[in-house]
Amino acid sequence: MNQIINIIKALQGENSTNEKVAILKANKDNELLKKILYYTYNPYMKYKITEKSLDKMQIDDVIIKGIYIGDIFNLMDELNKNNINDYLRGRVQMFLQGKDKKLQDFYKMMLLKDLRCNISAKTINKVWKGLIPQFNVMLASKYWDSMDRVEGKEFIVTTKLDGSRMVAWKESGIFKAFTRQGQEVLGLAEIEEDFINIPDNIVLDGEILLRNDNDLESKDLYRATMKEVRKDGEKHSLIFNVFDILPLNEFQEGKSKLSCKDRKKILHNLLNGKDLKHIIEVKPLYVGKDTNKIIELLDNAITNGEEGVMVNLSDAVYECKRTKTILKVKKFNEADVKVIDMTEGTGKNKGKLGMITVQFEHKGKLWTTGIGSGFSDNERELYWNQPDILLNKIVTVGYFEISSNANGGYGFRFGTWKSIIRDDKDEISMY
DNA sequence: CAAACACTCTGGGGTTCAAAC
DNA sequence: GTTTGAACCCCAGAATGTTTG
Repeated sequence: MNQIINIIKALQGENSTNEKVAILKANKDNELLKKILYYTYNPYMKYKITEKSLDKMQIDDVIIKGIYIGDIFNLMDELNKNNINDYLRGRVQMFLQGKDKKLQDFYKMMLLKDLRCNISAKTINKVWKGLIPQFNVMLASKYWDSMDRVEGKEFIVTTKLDGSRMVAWKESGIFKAFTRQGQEVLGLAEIEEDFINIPDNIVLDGEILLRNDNDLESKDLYRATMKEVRKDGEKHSLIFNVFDILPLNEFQEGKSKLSCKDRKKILHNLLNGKDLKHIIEVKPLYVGKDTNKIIELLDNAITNGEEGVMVNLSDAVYECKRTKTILKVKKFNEADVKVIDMTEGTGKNKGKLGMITVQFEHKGKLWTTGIGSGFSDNERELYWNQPDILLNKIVTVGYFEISSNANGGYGFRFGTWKSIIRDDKDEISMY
């Protein structure tokens, strides 16, 4: 185990990712290293331990009676298979106690699924192909950052739906559905029924949303959808809004052969005219080269209470990664809010600012929400060391929408720091 | 050599479920 | 019955090394 710790230390001390790969390659035959990386970085193995809960354990202060029989892998298997509880937390303490600090820290990092050496599944899989299971779907980039990508090219505009991403297919007649992160979605009998009409080994990619029986606004429908999607057991009234299609083998290889335009045509022909109750096609709103149409359709979408639109380049193939051949077009809002608190960050932000808590006004009342995204490293350091620069000041921040929660409260969804301190005013305002 | 890409890290609101209180 | 912790939906954005044109 000491040898492994030295290898990880070497990785920590190396900035170059090519060098990290070289270090791992030099140890390719080290089965223990391979096993440790597998247990640490496999996204489907969950140990339900966080830094906070580990800190609470205070290993050396509380001596637990008993000795853990087994190694770290036995412990991790035990945690992975069961729901976490105080008995299992006690088992973790039992395992860690008595071991020297170096070893304890290493085992803790394993349990936290992060060896803190800036590597992840992608880097590990460059050395051991397929060791860490990965699941990738095509992801869009932001239109505002890549507007030049569509100039002079033909594109297809569709509605952007605010629900939960899902890919689904049938293999040997068996229906399977997965979220964006590769979590299997169960309890979809209604959608499965419609798959009688879909041949085997064809992947449908889309967004599931609750059927909008109550004519909810987009953000309320999103919340209602999440309630249904995230609960166990049979899910009801979910509609699979499909926007893409490709053969299963091409999806698994990570790239389609056909262009977006051809795929949308095939999708239309497959779904059109069939009596489907829980699968619908996301239909093109516009096909052409006129970029003015994008803004026009975005405005329409916002007027209709929708999230925005997607711009798909007509000749682009499907790729299982983030790409600039699909662009999302959304409108963000800004507000002047008051900074009332600051919280220290974690990990590389320890000793620096993590987030600010701000006060905003909504429906005639004051609410608070956290803003943690958008700060540069320098800002995090400066504001943490000199809090008076921000505390009690009015700042302009961005957000997508005001979200409501089950307790009747409100917050900012996708709130971001914009580096704007309003020294000219001391009033909160939304605009 | 600059620009684009790839990869990793950290931050948010909100929901469910199970365990703890 | 209520609160808390963990996982996972939705993400945004910064930083930095690597590859491309």
